[in-house]
Amino acid sequence: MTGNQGNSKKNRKLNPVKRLSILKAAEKIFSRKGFHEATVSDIAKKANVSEATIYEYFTSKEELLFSIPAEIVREYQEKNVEILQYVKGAANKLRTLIYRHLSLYADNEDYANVVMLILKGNRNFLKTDEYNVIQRSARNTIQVLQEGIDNGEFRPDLQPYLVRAMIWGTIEHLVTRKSLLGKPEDLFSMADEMINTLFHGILADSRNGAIHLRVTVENKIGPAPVPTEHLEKG
Amino acid sequence: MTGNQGNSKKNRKLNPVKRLSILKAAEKIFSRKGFHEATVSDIAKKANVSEATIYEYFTSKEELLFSIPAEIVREYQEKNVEILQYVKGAANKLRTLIYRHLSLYADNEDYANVVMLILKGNRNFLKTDEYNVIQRSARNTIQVLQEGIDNGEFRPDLQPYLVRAMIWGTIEHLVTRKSLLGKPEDLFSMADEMINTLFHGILADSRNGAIHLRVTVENKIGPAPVPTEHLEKG
Amino acid sequence: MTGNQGNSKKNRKLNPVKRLSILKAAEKIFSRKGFHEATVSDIAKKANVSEATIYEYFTSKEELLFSIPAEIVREYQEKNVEILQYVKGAANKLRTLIYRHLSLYADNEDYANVVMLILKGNRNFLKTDEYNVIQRSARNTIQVLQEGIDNGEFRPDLQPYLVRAMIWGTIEHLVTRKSLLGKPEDLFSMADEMINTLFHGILADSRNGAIHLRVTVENKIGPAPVPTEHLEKG
Amino acid sequence: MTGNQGNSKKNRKLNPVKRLSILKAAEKIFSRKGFHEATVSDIAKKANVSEATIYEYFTSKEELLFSIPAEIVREYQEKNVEILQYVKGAANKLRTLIYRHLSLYADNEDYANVVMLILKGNRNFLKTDEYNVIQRSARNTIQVLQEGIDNGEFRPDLQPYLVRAMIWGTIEHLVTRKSLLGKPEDLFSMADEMINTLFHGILADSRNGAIHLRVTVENKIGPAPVPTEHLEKG
DNA sequence: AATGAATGAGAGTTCATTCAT
DNA sequence: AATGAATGAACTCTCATTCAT
Repeated sequence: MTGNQGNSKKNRKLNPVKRLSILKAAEKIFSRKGFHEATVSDIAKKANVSEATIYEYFTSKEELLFSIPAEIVREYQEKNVEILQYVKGAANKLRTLIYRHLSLYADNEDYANVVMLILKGNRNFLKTDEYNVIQRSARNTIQVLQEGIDNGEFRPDLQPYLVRAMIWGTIEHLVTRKSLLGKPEDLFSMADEMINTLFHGILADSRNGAIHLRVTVENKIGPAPVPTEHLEKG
Repeated sequence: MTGNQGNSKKNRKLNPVKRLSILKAAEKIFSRKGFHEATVSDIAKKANVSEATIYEYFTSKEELLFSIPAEIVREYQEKNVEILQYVKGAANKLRTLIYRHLSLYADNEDYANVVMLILKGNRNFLKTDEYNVIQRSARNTIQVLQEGIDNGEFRPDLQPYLVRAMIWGTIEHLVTRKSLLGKPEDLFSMADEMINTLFHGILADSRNGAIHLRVTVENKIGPAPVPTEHLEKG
Repeated sequence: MTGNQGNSKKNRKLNPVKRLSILKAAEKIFSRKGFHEATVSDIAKKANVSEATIYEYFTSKEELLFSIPAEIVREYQEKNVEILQYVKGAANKLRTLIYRHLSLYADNEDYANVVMLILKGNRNFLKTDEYNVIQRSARNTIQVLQEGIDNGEFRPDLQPYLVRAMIWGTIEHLVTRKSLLGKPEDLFSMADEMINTLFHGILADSRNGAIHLRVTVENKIGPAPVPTEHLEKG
Repeated sequence: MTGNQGNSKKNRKLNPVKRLSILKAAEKIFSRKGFHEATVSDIAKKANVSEATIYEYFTSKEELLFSIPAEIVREYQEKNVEILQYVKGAANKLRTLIYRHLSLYADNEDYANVVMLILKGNRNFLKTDEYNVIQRSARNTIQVLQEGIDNGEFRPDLQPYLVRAMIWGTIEHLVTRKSLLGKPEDLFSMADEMINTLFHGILADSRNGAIHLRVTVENKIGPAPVPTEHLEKG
């Protein structure tokens, strides 16, 4: 059931276009039916190839499933790296990553379903090469968080792994709900408030609400905290 | 495959103890193998009954799966309501809920696996009565958040549904990682920092972090407080 | 492909009559079509059971094949032992064994086909428990040969294993030809001459052949035939 | 599956060297894996050609199998005819044939496996042209036997077909055992004793045991049979 | 002449589920 | 109430074979 990861057989590329069309068909079918309910025959029909052809390109139904993210995630990750070069400040970078993470799923509904409903619960997937690409993407977030800590943008006592868990957890939760219930019609609408809520917690210099409190609570003589511009939005 | 929800057949009482032992066996088997990889025969063996007997108590393998949470969630939820009576303040209540939510999974590893790896991705489960119990539990959180908004503990512009998504998402993410990778050895160790991070963002009046700061600042007249060492850990 | 020998699963006997009828059906189908050309579906149809039922009784198609000889050989072997008690003299015993060996195949055509055309070339069969029963039967022949050597009926320099190879080889050759070509219409008709030819070689005191010779020799007065060079060896 | 015998397609010559290398590869693979377990792909790999190329030279996997003996048997048979010219006496000729028959298999292990384990049980092979070559070789034996009968070397009442069955059966039995069990390490070591045993039975003039008998049975005036030297052994 | 690529056609096997006892 | 036994219904995967190039 687990066995061969990586590319099939002799790693022959065969026809890359056909390969991709099989992957797209699989994504669609898996997305709709789930892994076990989907049959290879379904996928073959959708891709306009024979079942046997699918096995030319992938060694098993499971490998086919696991191969779905590779392309999209690699592309996503590369673009992330590229974009982050032009963004200044850890906070802005983090915001960027969150936006992109959300839109990755928002823009690829079938992909979102496959990841959230199927792959996330699959133990074998973790042993996959493909999974590493995703992990690498995770490191991005950690690095940005660390950068923010180092340059004073974020609380110095921040636990990057926990914060990443919060970010990813929130996103996954939202995307999963969308997959299952169609609920947050627009995933994007959540992004700003999510970032806002998150930032109030992780910014070392919490210009927003947090500042008041300090002063307020202190009951000392001193200037009232001035709300910063980004609060105007909320 | 979907079909019958609710209890089996004529809802005959049969032997409730045996019913429970089947459920426990199923929980363990599903937890280890996943839904499709687990066989009714596996479960029957573990429960020391015949396969046919399982069908006396449950109409299908899927109904058996869906029946697993009912008991535990109902109990959890009832206790929540009870406990919250004695907790004062929305923030404290929320903290309580988060602790309890985490310990629900931490204390029931098999249950956690079943929920995170199997049920969360199952579309049919949403149509289930059992699912409602969980939803009701979700409402708890919303109510507490609203309460906090109303009494000024939380930001007035808070979006309760989003915050709940953040809380649940974070918890689910952590629990899932634990299920799959065994990573956060102790789920509880994350609770405080999670709450801390969350609170800094959602409290209109952030008593927590601020309080510490006050002390620091106290000794000074003038400049903004400089983060001290005790903040590092929370 | 090899794996489980011995009885299936929990060695449950289930319905022994049905088991036997499956075996008989398999024997017939395998006999006609060969192993790979025969399908489990063919056998199921012939036995009036479902394919799944076959897998209740046997773990695989191959185990089903290997289970065919057990019954018949065991029975054959037991009867051999019983009969030999009443036969006096190694030569007579050997003759008896040869007759019975031939009739085993002559009386069970399908069985003969399965053994000669399928099992004989199957490497996995050798690892089987069932194969041991056949081996035990082979020991009979060896014992009788040894007995004949010991009591002076057979040449003292006889090599029992070779002689057994000759006997079995001859029988198998004849049976195989019959299976494939239908050629020796009556296998039995060969028995006497085979035994006769064999005995002239292995009897220290060859009562048989001599009779013919007598006639030939009778007319001549003269020297005994001169051994030719090739005899020197023996 | 049966269908086309004879050479492939248009009997185009193609490259005879490549043809042979395919045959050799097939022999090796079939020998190791058996017919059904071997794949055309296996053979193609071993022969360093593509699968499709194999189908240029042979119409089917089965025809490929059936083509294996042709070469070797034809060669064997021609040499037999040649050699027999120089051998005098039917007994010597028969001995020669037996030696050669055994060494045919002893010297070509893969070929032996293919013939004994695969072809011997294959009904379709009988309908093949290739099979005729083998049959012709069988006629050799019959002719020699007949020659021996006619010139008084062998018993006049000998049944050539039975004797050939004994010879071939014995050889095949030994070779098969060697193929499956590796048992008679040296097939040749059996030849002499086999011939010896055989000759004592089929020689009109059996000098050994048989001689005495003649006298004894005859009840004529003459010396009692004297046990010959080889009896001293026992 | 040679082959990369595609596929038709099945086959064995597994399991959830049923039902007579 | 409990179950032994039976089975219907699929599904994944394999491979010999073909064909366009």
